[in-house]
Amino acid sequence: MVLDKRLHYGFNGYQVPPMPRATRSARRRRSFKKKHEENKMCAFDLLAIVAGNLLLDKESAPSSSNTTADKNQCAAVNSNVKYEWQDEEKPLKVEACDHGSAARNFFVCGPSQVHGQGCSSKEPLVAQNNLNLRLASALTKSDWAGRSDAEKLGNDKSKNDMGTFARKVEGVSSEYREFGDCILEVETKRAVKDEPGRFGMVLSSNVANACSLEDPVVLDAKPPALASLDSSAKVPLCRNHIPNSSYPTNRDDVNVVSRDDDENSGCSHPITKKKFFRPAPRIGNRRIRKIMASKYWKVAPRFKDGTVSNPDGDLKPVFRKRKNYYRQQRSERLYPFKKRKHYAYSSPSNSYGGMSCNGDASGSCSRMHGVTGASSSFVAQHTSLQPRDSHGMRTFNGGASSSFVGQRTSFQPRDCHVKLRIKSFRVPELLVEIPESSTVGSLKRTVMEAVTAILGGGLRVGVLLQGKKVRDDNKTLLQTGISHNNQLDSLGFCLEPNPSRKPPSLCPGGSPFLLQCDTPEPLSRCPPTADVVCQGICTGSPEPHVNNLGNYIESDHDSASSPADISMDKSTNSKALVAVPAMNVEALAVVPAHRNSKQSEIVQRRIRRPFSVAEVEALVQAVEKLGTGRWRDVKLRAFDNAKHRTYVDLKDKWKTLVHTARISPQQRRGEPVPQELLDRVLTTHAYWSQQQASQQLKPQQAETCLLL
DNA sequence: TTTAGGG
DNA sequence: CCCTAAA
Repeated sequence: MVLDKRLHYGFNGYQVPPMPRATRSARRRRSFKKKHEENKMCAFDLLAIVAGNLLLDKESAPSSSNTTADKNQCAAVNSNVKYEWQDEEKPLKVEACDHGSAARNFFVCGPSQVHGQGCSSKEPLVAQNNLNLRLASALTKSDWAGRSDAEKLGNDKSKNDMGTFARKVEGVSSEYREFGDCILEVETKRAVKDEPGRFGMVLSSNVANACSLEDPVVLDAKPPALASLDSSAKVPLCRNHIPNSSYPTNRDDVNVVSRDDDENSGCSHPITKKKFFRPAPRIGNRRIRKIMASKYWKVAPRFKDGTVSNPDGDLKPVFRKRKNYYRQQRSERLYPFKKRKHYAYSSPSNSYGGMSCNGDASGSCSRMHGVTGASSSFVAQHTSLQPRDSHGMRTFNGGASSSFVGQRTSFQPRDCHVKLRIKSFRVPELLVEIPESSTVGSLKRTVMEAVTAILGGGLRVGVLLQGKKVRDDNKTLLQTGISHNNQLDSLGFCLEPNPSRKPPSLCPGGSPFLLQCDTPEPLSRCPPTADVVCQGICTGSPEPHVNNLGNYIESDHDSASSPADISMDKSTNSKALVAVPAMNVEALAVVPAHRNSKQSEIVQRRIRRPFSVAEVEALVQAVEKLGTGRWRDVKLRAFDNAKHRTYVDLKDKWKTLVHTARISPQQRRGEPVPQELLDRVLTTHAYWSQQQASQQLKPQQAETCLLL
């Protein structure tokens, strides 16, 4: 266990160390990984702590005007603040230095490479698998409320240098978290190969599973040590009854002693130290101690006793961008890192009630229940935070999303259920051979039978957490860590043949519907299927590969699939599979997208799905009614249950329809659209174009009249 | 988030 | 179908 952790705060303050060659052995990799897992937790805690301190100390926090004019110069210009913690057993030292800028420019940097190593031995390791994390903006609630519209606007990321910068970089995602009285906007960014350390290297738990497949150890009692700001966000929740202090003061039960003194913390640059901690040094100090106690040190013990007590993940970030119908739609597309969607399928409250508390943590457990009661007022707080000016800060607008509120209010303190939802399973690759002369109907049957051949042998559901198989069926979800939000994010299910029944033969001599493997060529293509299906029952555990998982789990209907899968989609609809009662979860089970895996670095193109005539008909009809500028309405009206058709798709389709209608029938391709429909397209298009034109004309006319 | 339009 | 500026 690494005891001396040094985390450096500072923009660009950290360069990712390449993994030493020697670390490439599996064993060393694991230890390397473990070590940095811990560092990662620290990084998150510290980010929260520092952010919180900065924010609570409004007077000292520089105004937002102090942005990073020169991003390269703001690194570590000011001071170092050192903290020390002490575990029951071991001391922890953390060093933090900041560049003395506004909170929004504050970066937490820590050792990286937590999951970097070994993710793929073929790829460069440097910076490849690291995340940057950055506090994009942060304000106190009251500060926020007191801001003028212009200032609010100034806080809009689009107006902010750094924000713009971040936005321009691939893979940046942001989330809002409440931290004490503050709203933090935390941006995480997966490092891109070409620009290592651009933001300073930081680890994010969000991608902890990114490379977890690389090391498919059976998950045992030890849940992945994940930490994220979620944990920090939790703290404020406990404190609603203490108006102006951000932290619960009743945390003295924690066995953590801060050896750090705010006034003499070994800070080499008193100025900054004072700056950050002057107004509430005691609070700040205590907070640190507490956070570390509640979070970090609670994590550590469970390494040894195997008891999972994780009160952290259940508190979701309070500020969410508006979630509505289209969020889901949007998220169905493969946007690997632009936005993290883990909140989409996790319940914020799942571990409240049933949380197992051990030792001195019981106190915090009861507090957690208290949080429950406070949840409504909590929501209310945020509602009052809504900027009146919708233009002011769009990202905040509607932040207390209805979905969130709903989740909160509907949650049952006693019944601590993990709510999961499986969107779909994808059947592993399936090869089908069928004569050209066969009918479509027989093709369907063939595919169906092929599927049945695989699945019919009896199915078993496998659970993967962080890419690792959880094999102990007797563990509770809690023990496994599934009640943890972070875990939910990386929870996956897979279908496996039931070991108790002989799985249908897949390869040689297999079902007639499957590709005969005795032919030389296809033989080479067979193994993947066998591999996947056999995983979990084969004695020689196959090298689990990212791709395997990709075949296993698919929560996204829209994700591109191989042609063979297309037919699968229809024959294996998720309902049937969801019904598999093997799951010990009351609610349905979720398969979160596992797309932060390496795979997702390549943005997959959605599968092409030509519009059928019926769809065209529906589209035309809707557009006739609604016009050409209201694609959202068109979608809602005519394609509401066609999840794979976005309003952009509809708009595009209309565009091509118009084009198609204008060209000669000989030039048209694909399934022919009845001329009647095309005529309607042209008519409709002309009509609405004219409408639009006259709409635009009106104001002008009015203006002209006025001028005259 | 939605619209609009180029690619 | 993708991407993205602009609203």
